[in-house]
Amino acid sequence: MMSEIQIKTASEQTRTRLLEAAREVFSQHGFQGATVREICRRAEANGAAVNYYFGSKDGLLAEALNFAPLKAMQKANVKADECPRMRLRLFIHDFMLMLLDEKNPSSQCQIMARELADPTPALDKIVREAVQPMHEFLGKLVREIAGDRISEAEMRRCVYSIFGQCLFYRHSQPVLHRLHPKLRYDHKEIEAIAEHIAEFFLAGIKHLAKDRA
Amino acid sequence: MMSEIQIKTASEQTRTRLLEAAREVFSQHGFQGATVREICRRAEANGAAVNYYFGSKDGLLAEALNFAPLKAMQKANVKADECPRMRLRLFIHDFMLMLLDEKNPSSQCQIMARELADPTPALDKIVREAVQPMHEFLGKLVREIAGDRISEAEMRRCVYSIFGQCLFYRHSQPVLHRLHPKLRYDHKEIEAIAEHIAEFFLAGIKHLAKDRA
DNA sequence: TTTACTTTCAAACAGGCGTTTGATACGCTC
DNA sequence: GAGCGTATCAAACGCCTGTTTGAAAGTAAA
Repeated sequence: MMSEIQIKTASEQTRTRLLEAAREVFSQHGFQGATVREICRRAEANGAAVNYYFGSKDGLLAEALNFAPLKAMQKANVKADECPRMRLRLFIHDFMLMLLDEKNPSSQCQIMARELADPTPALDKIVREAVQPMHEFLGKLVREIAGDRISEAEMRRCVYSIFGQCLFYRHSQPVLHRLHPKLRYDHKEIEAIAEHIAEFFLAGIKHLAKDRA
Repeated sequence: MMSEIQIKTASEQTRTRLLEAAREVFSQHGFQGATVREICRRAEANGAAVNYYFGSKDGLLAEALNFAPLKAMQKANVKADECPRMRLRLFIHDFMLMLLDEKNPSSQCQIMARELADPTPALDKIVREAVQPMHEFLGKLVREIAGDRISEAEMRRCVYSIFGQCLFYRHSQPVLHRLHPKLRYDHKEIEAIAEHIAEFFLAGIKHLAKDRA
């Protein structure tokens, strides 16, 4: 072997640069809005590189997606071994960081959030491997908090309430920026948002469970 | 005059057909996803008709937008002369109907909801004439319920919580349909959703105001 | 150096897009 | 019916898109 294991060949470097550029551009402009030429330009690669390495723009998106950070988050949440309420707070906090923190390397989540709204060839994979498990995860957490005093449909709506509030801050960013141009999503602001959502939700579910008791 | 006031000329009919088709296609595919050719096909008009009547695709969107139903909703809400909590329920209910009910003629709201996520030449107008007033409207309502026990930032987040939960059902429709293919948004389901959001929210704001009292 | 293979490149391709054009048909006034 | 402004039409334009092509450059083993 010419190179040690950890040293990448020139080819592997190009591949990696393409994936990184793709994640940037996809999360900024969405799948449709992103162009192969822009991705190649940022990766300093030739315009044909995407098709050479990934077969197509669709293939590039499929490989650019990475569900590991989401799964790691869920794993860490279970491991935390806190009470269900505390774990819910933790989940919302970590999720908001993934969605809003620009310094966060897992922009994967931002790509996915973008694709939720309008279907992409990769949406089926996203739903199967990321959304569905996450809904089930949150569903269990809600059950642990509310017990069996709420119906299945109500539990689903509880999960939707959480995701809805969280995703709003990402989906509506263009609007929110027009309404409050000076507002920045630094860590302090993100934590305040996460706390608001968690507090709100816990109060709501308490109320709901009380009614049905 | 050849025609009575309420009888439209052939030209006006074409214009109207174009606007109706545009609202359909825009709300289904978004502004970017919609094509002028498809709109003309549905309106049974020539491909050049859009530019003839509206100058451009942008111009067509601008004229297709109609904020009247939203304003009428707010007006009716004030007129209802109910207690703030009841008015909030009413608002959420009406808003969800606009967002989800396919039979509802005001698909305008669905177009706007689509555009919130990724900027369009018309987004500035939408924010100025529809989103901003609605946020202010809801902000006042939240204040009436919570009093001055919550900060300005908290009030904003309360408004976001409502919009987030409502818009989720529209923005995430492609995903939700994959998770629960059999679920249909009939009037009964929409009312259940609206009630859930309202109950949840009122419990949350009660909790928040209590903390700060 | 020769050989075979991989990677890069500029250029072109095919298709869809919004838009423009110039001719044709229509509706109205005189 | 002549004349004129409006409305419709098929066709084409120019641009951008993802993708393909075939040659050139690079790489590594024999």
